Amino acid sequence: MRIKELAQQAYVSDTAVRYYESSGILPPPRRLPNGYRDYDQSDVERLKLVAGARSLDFSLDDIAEILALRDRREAPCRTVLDMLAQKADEIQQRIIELQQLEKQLRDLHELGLTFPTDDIDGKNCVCHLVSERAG
Amino acid sequence: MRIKELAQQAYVSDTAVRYYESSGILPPPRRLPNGYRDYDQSDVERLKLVAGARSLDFSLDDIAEILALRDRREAPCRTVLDMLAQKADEIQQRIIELQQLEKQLRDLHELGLTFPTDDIDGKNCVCHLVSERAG
DNA sequence: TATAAACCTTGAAGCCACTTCAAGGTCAAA
DNA sequence: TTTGACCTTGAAGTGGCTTCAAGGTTTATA
Repeated sequence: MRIKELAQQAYVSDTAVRYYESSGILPPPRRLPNGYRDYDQSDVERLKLVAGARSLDFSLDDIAEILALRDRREAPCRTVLDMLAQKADEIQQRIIELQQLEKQLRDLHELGLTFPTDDIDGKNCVCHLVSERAG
Repeated sequence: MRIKELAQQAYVSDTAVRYYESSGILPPPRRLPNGYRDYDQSDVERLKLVAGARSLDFSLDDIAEILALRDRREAPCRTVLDMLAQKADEIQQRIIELQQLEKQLRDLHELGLTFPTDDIDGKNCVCHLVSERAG
């Protein structure tokens, strides 16, 4: 199959497939006589793993590590399990940070509403609150 | 004052200050006879506003918009208030997405634990779960 | 006085995971 | 025969910086 059909089976763009090849995540495929890339079912499986892992926010480096194990005929399951747990912890931490940020934004908005909105340079202004967040 | 002192007063790096200048957020400063950049208190105020807004995750484009109002002697407070509310909503939405992602990661991890960890290509493997997340 | 240490300058490249653009070549249907 | 959908490559753009390379300047110390 050609690149577009491969890409559609994994729900990614064909430019992304070319990018994965250029970054070494996908091997250079066979070519048809006219120079078009020619893929088979094993390429679909590999790309689906890449797409599934990317949709879980794994980096291409992480994915390369998983694929390298498989390519050496070592089962990557244990590594993948560890990565899932670690990524979940990272996301959890990121959520906490964003919750704090959201609270700061809402607090600033609420406080800002109590100030006049025609102060340009003075301290009597929501902009000044933003400036003085230093630390 | 020179660039490092300016940067320290706003808790940013001096390379970031140069970057802000190159992107038009900060105007080109006066120069000392030896060519070093020379800043004053108004530069500190401007940079603090930039740093405060960046710490709230505003883009440099957003910040440029705020500064453009101020530079035209129009009070940016109303715009800033609107941006605060909108940014808070964006963060809230992002938190929801990350919570869904975290749940998917934890669910996959839990389910993956029930599979053997020595399957390389077959369907009896957490990797296969990752591959089949398509959609 | 030599020299090291701390500061400053510029321009270019690197980061991440792509997308977009430019400038073509290939192939099937109407 | 021409339109349109597909394919190719290489380069540049995205955001907000940091890092690197290769210097010049100034202050403190030995």
